[in-house]
Parts: sequence; structure tokens; C-alpha cells
Amino acid sequence: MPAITIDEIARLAGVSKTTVSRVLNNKPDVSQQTRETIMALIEQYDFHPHALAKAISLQKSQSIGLIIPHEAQYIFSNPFYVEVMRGVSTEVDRLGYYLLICYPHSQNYVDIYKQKRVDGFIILSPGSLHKNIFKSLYDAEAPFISTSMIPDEKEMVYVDVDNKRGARLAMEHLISLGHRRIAFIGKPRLASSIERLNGYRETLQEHGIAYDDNLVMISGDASISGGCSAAHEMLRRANPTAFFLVNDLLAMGAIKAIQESGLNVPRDVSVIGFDDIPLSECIYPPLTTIRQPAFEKGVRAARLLVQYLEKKKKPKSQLLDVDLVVRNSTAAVRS
Amino acid sequence: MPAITIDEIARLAGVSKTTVSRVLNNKPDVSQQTRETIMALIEQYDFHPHALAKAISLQKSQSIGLIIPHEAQYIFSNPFYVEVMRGVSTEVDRLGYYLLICYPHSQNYVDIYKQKRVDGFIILSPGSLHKNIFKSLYDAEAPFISTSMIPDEKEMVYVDVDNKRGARLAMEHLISLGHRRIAFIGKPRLASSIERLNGYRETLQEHGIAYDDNLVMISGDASISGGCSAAHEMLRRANPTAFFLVNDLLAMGAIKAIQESGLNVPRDVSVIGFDDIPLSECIYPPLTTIRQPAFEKGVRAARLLVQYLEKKKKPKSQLLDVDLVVRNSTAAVRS
DNA sequence: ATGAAAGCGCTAACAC
DNA sequence: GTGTTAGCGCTTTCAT
Repeated sequence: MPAITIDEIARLAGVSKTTVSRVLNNKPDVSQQTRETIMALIEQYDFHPHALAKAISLQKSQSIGLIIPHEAQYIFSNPFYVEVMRGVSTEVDRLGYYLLICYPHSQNYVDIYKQKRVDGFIILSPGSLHKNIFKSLYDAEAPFISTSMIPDEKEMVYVDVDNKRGARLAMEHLISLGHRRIAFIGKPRLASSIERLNGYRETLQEHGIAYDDNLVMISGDASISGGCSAAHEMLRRANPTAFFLVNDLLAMGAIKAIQESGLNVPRDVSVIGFDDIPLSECIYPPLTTIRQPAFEKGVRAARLLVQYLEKKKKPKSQLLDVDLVVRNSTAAVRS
Repeated sequence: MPAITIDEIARLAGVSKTTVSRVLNNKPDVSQQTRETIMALIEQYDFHPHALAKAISLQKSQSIGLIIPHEAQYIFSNPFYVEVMRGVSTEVDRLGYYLLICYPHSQNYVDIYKQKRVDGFIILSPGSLHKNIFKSLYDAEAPFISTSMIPDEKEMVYVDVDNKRGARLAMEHLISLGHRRIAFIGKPRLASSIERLNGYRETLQEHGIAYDDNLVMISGDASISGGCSAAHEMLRRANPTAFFLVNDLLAMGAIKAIQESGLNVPRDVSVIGFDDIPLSECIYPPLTTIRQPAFEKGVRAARLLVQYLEKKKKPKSQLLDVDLVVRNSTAAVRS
């Protein structure tokens, strides 16, 4: 049987659909009597208003698109991003919206917006190489929030952490342990990585330690195995006493490489990561890292977007805190 | 400016919207001439048909709901489930559908269906304790595919692996290495876990090894730390020479517990997991496990659902392969 | 307090 | 080949 509609309910109640609509949306101007009759009917016939018909009438889909600008593989295999996604989806749900996953291929996200399938977007930690995405979003006048800050994108609303500060926290920690030959392994073209490199350089400089190009590497593959091979190469070419890696997965790879080289972490070489994914305290040795609130990042992004949509004006970007989490992968430099 | 509509395009082209609709949907019965004019106009005005209006007219939302019946935390923190989700979302996208994340709280998934927001569902690895979900889905006549088989749910279409066979593979491996005191650590009320326990028992029996209740445990917390504490307790109470755990996360926890007890894996105790998440080959020692095709599971589920929706008849359930992946966490029993 | 009617943007059966 | 018209299910303005 075709689902029952508002017209049917109206007919059964002997009223117009206007009145039913009023009841449906808890509007005033309906007698208690009528309201009850209608509610009973709604209950009885298990009537559910057609969401799309409602959306088309209200000109609001009540849906939000989550744009995954990177390779899905890359995003889904890093627990940090997955946790941000969880935050986004949980909060979007809580706020009474629906979340649509959007990949940049196939159906273009802008088309999805122009088709009115979503009211706005959250874009998951894009980098500078995604400027074309921002541009098309602006051109379409689509509201969106980014979960990473992008330099020179002054218009963009984002939720992020102070990456430079996080890096400084990491570096201060290592330097206070006596390390001076500190390797940095980053990711290509991501503002977060670049900011962390800046923090790395500044902290070195403040402590009078010369910056050495050989100690800096960019790994295209930001996974455990990427970290492992990068660290192997670094070990060979620059003999650092400590590693600072821009995420925990890379750090886990580095630990592996160091161990494979017959060295001990942290006795021979210290390792510090970034993110503090749950895994990091489970590995051996438990990883010292910079914690950033992944779930909260997603939650905030969702809230900001909904605020954007409902107040119809751009909210302010937000910066969340980072913390140093000391575990056992870092120790005083070997004398 | 409000987005341009089909009426506008029709007016500009001096034709009826029927004709424009024909062009939009690549239907016949339009002269080449007219078609080109209209297409030019569509291009020029960057016209995108309103997806919801279309959906309402076609009585098809072109969207699929992904139901996450468990705690989101539990699902998102296990790379296996995340990979299934990636498979689902990738294939759904490829097939020209949209994926909506549905949590069982707040807005009920059945309501989402009745509101016509989705055409059907994929339910992510539910267990027997989710029978009420299936029931409500059946009652609503909502098409859905499960990514796990549930005993006694004969009507249900699912994509799964042969869990019992996987368990037998694991057990044959351990037994062939000489182990006889093999601990089993499972999860509560999940068919997959129960089937694996059945495989465990049967294999023991076939090899004339007595089943010992003390060697079997169910861990409510199916994470690394859950595996760790369960294994600690198991070590204390039953002194097994090998562990079979129903997922890799638990197995990683077990390895940790064993190491914390001053024992060596695999020299003193062997450990085998299930799933083969990417992490498993990165830990120390690399984990021997039963591989199941997570991504493919998601892809198949998506395909099956779309087939279900488009042919309007229930497709057949599918069983995917499992394989034993031997790494370094298992070895011959110590004599 | 209630309803008639227009409007949201599209598709499709049927007529010409 | 093209248009007319009804229909999809809801909200809302404006009367009463």
C-alpha cells in the first residue's frame, strides 16, 4: 500500500491539510480538540510526512555533505580522521540533520549542492592543493566549514588546532631531554604539516640549534609503512637522536624502523608523534605525542555549520587546544 | 538569485518543460535542433535539476542509509568495520546513489525510511541482539542488506564470510603446531563470534582434544585493552600455550598482556587473530590471522542492495572467502 | 480557529 | 516531435 499522506489524514479528520500541517509542526491556532483528533489519526495510521516534499517546500534539505577531498583510503586508514568523522556524524545527527558522504569524483559536490541535496558542507581536513574545491564552493555560494585551516584562505571558516604550538610543545620536550639532532618527517602540502615544520624551525632557532636540511623529510605515504621507510632512510643519512613525526601512524612506522635497525626506543632514539590516536598508548613503547581533540574537532565543525545555516551568517573559526602527552617513546639523549 | 528551474529553461527555449525534461534525461522524441538549443541553455545558465523534486516525482530518493546498530565508538575504533564502511560508501557512490549515516537513536531509521529519505538500508554487522531492528525493518517493508549473517533470520539477505571455516583454519594451524591448550576469546552475542566458537569446538573435537570451559572467555570490550585484560586473566587461570581471538584488536591486546607477563610471543605463547586489519602486519610480532575481505564485503553489500532496489526482488546472500595469513605470532609449541 | 489556493520543481500519461 | 495537464506531498499566505 502506498504510504498515507497529509491529504488522507486531513480527509479522515474532516479538516484541511493546513490544519494537519499545523499540528505536525506544533504550530498554534488549532483547537485542543482538533489537535487531539489529528494526532490520534497520525498515530493510528502511522503517518510520516514525506521528508523530501517537506524539504522542497521549505527549501531546505536538512542534510549536510561531508566532503572527503583526499583518497578515501588515506582518510579511512588513519584513526585520527575516522575519529573526526565520528564527531561530525554524531553531532550532525544530534542536531537533527542528515549526513551525506561526498567523494570528489563521480557526482561533483557542487552539483550535489546545486541539486539542493545538501544545505552545506563540512570538508575534511583539506590542504592547499584543494584550493580549487574551495573556489568552486565559493562560486556556488555553498556554506561550508573546513576541519583545517588553510593559509591565505581568509574567507574560510575552519575548526583546527594551533599546529605550530603543537610542534613547539613537541620540540621543547625533546630539547629539554637534551636532543639536538632531531629529525622531522612531514606530509606534503598540508598546512598542518607546514605549520608544524615552522614550529620545528622556530623552536630550534630559539634554542640556538642550527637547522639542518638533512634532518627534514616529507613522506608522500603518511602511513605506518611510509613512516617506516622514511625513518630507515633518515637513520641512514642523518643519524638523529630523536624523531618528530607529524602524525602517530608515521611515528609508529619510525619506531618500527628504529627497532629493525637494532636500536632501542627510547634509549637510543626518541620518537614523538602527533594526534594521540587510541592506538598510541597500546604500542610498545607507548608513544609520546601531541594530543589533538579529534572527536571534538568534528563536533565543532558540525555545530559551526548548522549555526551558519540557521543564522545565515558566517560564524567565527575556532581553535582547539593541543597537549603534550608524555609516554615512553621519549627519553634523555644518550650521553 | 534563486536557482533557475526547468520552467525557466523551457520558457527561454520557447518549449514546454516536458521537452526540457526529455533532454535532461536523455529521452528520445526531441529533434536534434531543439535538443541542442536546450542543452546550450542548460549550460549557459548552469541549470541543475532539483534532486528532491525529481526524487519526489520518481518516488525514489536515490539514497541509501547505512545503519550503525552498535555504539558508534565501537564501530569507528575497529579498522575492520571502518574498512567495510569505506567499501560501502565507495560502491554506493560509484553506483550513483547517496549514502546517509543512520544511528539508531534520535531519528529512528524506520522513520527515515517512512519519510522516504532513503530507498533502503545496509546494516553494519548486526548481532542477534539487534533482532528488533530487523523486525521493524521488515514491518516497514524496507529493503535492507546485512553485512553479517544472523542465525534463524532466514529472510535476511546478507554478505558475510564463513566464520566457522575461518575458525577452523585458525585452529588447524595452531593444532598443527602442536598446541592443545588453546584459549578462545570472543565477543558477546555476535553470530560471527558464536560461529567461530563453534569452529573452535569442532576442530578440537576432531583432533581428540577435550573442550575446557576455563579456556573460553567472552570479552565485553572488544578493543586492544579489552583483549589485554582478558588475556591477563586467561593467563592467570588457565595457562594456555596459544590464543585464538575473534578479532585482531583483541589479539593485539593479548600480545601485549603476554609480553607484560614476561613471556615471549610466539616462543612461549602463540597468538592468532581474525580480520587481518592493516595494522596487524605492522605490530611486533606481526600477527598471524584469518583474513576476511573487509572492503569487498562493503562493496558487495552495496551492490546487492542496489540490485534489490532496482529489480525489486530479494537477491541471494553471498559468502566471501577467508584465508589463513601466517606471520610471526604463532610458532610450534614449546616442548 | 480553520481552509482555499498557490507554490515548491520535477516527471509522465496522453493527446495532437 | 511537442505540449497539456495532472500528480508527487508538503507549507504558507491570506481570507474568513
